[in-house]
Amino acid sequence: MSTAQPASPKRAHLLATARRLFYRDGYRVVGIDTLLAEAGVAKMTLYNHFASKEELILAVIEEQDAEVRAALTAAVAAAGRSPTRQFQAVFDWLKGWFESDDFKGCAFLRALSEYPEPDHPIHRAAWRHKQAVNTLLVGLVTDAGARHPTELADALGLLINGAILSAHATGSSAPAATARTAAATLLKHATA
Amino acid sequence: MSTAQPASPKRAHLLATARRLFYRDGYRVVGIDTLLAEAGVAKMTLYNHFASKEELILAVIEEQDAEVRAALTAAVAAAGRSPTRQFQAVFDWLKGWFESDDFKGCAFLRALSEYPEPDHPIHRAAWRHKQAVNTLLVGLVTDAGARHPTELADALGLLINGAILSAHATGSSAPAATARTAAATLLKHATA
DNA sequence: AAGAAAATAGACAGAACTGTCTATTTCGTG
DNA sequence: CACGAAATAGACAGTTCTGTCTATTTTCTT
Repeated sequence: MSTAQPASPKRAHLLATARRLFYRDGYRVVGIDTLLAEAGVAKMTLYNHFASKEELILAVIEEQDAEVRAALTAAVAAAGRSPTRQFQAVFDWLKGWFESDDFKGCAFLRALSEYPEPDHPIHRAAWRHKQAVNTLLVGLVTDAGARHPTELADALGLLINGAILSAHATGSSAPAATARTAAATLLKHATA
Repeated sequence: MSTAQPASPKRAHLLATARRLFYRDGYRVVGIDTLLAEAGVAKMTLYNHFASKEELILAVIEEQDAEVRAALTAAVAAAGRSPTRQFQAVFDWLKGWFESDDFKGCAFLRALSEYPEPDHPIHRAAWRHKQAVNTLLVGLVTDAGARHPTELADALGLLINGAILSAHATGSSAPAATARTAAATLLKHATA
């Protein structure tokens, strides 16, 4: 790995800082100057690594996409081979996320909202992540022997995204349990 | 009606224009000057009617809240007295909304994203709307004879909000059908 | 028709925004 | 040590942002 994104420590530090601030306050509201002051990095360093703020945001989203997918995959793998347990692992993971101190909603959903034009690169990148998670869900429900895997996975996606929204708005992790119960009902209905 | 919000035509026109632009492009990205140019109104007129941009946004949200609730209530009422039909009416209404030309996602969900701090007045106002819709759903599922009305209504809320997100991101009205099918399954399971 | 209320245009302040540029210093490696 | 690359501080341009102020004109009511 290397040609596309030379692994520079400054670059990594900028990405990490951008990620934290964008997640905490929003993509549009966080300015370049704020970000640079927080990171303790000069402006030209940023613009040597990223062509624009938009490219920085895209890099943040790509990084988060890879990380979230890895974490979710790991959580499922750690649950063993039983589809039922794997299922529960998804919602346990969700609950743990909701209860973490720095939970502030979903970075991808926020990107979709802040860049509402469907053709915007940021909008598209965020949606690609949601689609990747959906693909993961399709695999899961297929293993569980559900009758119409894509339909069920779509419904689970609705529940999960809805739960993230509610958890953020209420500051409670209860939506994880609501989603889990509803998902279990749907799964039972699709396998019985 | 009158003391709090004197019914002025200029004020109404400003509200309507603000609503359209905020919905199309976002609350933060639309500036006061843009809004004024679009409305053809002087700056001081705006600031005579609203103390700040934030208060304008709050007024927009309140107005939309009342309107959306009225539309949803009307759609349910027009479906007659059968709880099953009332249920379907909710998702039909959702589908119709998704298929309308100017569908750009949910103004309230976007407000929640653009103002992520839970204590922010705009965040709170948007969430109040979602809670009001939830209350409406509780009444619906209670009439339908579901066993745990609040739990079921919560799950339906997740499905609905998730569907709005997906419909916006994909530009398809299919999520309405996905949500409808899942909701029917959950309802059947809660009444059987 | 006269006086009060509302709306107008537009300048203005003060801050924040992205991105560019220059000149200097630090750093890593041969 | 020496050389080239990377990072630095900070000024700068040009735009945009919210909100204030003034002086003038329009509109409504009596």
